[in-house]
Amino acid sequence: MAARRRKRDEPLDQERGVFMISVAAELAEMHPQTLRMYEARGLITPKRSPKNTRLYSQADVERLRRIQQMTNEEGLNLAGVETVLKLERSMERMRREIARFRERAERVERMLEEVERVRDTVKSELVPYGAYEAALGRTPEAKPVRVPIRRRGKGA
Amino acid sequence: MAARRRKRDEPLDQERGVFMISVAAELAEMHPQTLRMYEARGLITPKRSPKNTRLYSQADVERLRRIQQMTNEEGLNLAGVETVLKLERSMERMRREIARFRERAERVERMLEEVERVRDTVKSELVPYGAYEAALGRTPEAKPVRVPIRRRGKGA
DNA sequence: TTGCTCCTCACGTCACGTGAGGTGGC
DNA sequence: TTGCTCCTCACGTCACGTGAGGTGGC
Repeated sequence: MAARRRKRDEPLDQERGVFMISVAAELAEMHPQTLRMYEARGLITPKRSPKNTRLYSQADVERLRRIQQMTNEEGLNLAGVETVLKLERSMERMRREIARFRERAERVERMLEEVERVRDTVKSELVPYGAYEAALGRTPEAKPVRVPIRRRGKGA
Repeated sequence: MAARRRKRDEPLDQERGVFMISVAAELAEMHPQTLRMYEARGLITPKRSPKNTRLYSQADVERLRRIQQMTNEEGLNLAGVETVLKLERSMERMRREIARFRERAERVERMLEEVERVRDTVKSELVPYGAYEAALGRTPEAKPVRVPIRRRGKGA
C-alpha cells in the first residue's frame, strides 16, 4: 500500500495526483464545482491528499477535457458521457484484439510460405527411400515412393 | 428506381414501411409526436406513402425501442443516442473484422499443421541425395545433406 | 361526421451548470 | 486576514416530451 507500483516513469507521472481542484478546473476550462459534481456522478475519481484535498492527475485533466468536448461540442448529457466512455474503452480493447489476430495470421502465413519454400528446395535434394534401397541392391526393384504433399490452396 | 432491390424475402419484410405513425407509436410505446420529433432530429427516417403519410418498418420500430431504452432506462439525451448508435455500428464492423482475422489465422494454422504432419511422415521415407549417390557408388563418401527445415515455434 | 394524417407553437419537467453560503486549515 | 479547501442548497437555462390547435383527405 505504501509504495505505488510503477512500471516506468511515464505512467507514474500521467497518473500522479498533482493538481488541486482550482488548477485542474483551469486546465480543463471548467468550474471547480462542476468537477465536484462529476466526481459525485462517478465520472472522475481524483486522488485525495492526506488532508482530503482532491488531487487531479494529468490523465484526469485529459479525461475532463474529453468530457468537456462531449458535453459542450456534441451536446451529450452525463449519462451519455458515461455510456460513450464505456463504449470507447471496449472499442480500444477490440482494436487491440484485431491487431493481435492480424499479427497472428500474418506470422503463421509467413511460416507457411517459409515451409513451402524450404520444401521445394529440399525435395530436389531428397530421394525416395525405395530408390535408395534399390541403389544399395537390397530390393529387386526401386518402386518410387509416392510423396503425398498437397499443394497449398488446392483440395481439402 | 421502380423495383426495390431484394435479396431474400426476409430483409424486404424487415425494411418495408407497413405501420402508420399511430401503430408504430403504439408498438414502440411512444407518443406519435415523439416519433415526428425524432424524425426532425434525424434519428429515424420512415418511408412515406404517395400521400406523404409516414410508413414505419419493423426495423424502424426496433430502432425506436432501442432509442426508448437508451433515453428512458439509461437516461441519455438525443445527442447521446445519436453518438451511441454510431459507435455501435462501428463496433459491429469491428466484431466482424475480428471474426474474419480469427478465422484466417486458424485456417492458416491448420494448413501449417497439416504441412508439418505430412513432412514428418514423408521425411522418414526420403533419403538425402548424397547418401543415394554414395549407395550408387558415384561418390567416395556419403556426406549427409543438412535439411534446413526449422521446427515451428523455435528460433527466428 | 369520425378518426386519422400533416404541421407549428407552447408549456411543464428535469438535468446540469454554477453561484451562494457556511466551515476549516495552511 | 486572505485565499484556498470542503460541503449543501438553490436557482436559471435548456432539452425534451407532450398537448393543443388548425389543416386536409379517406
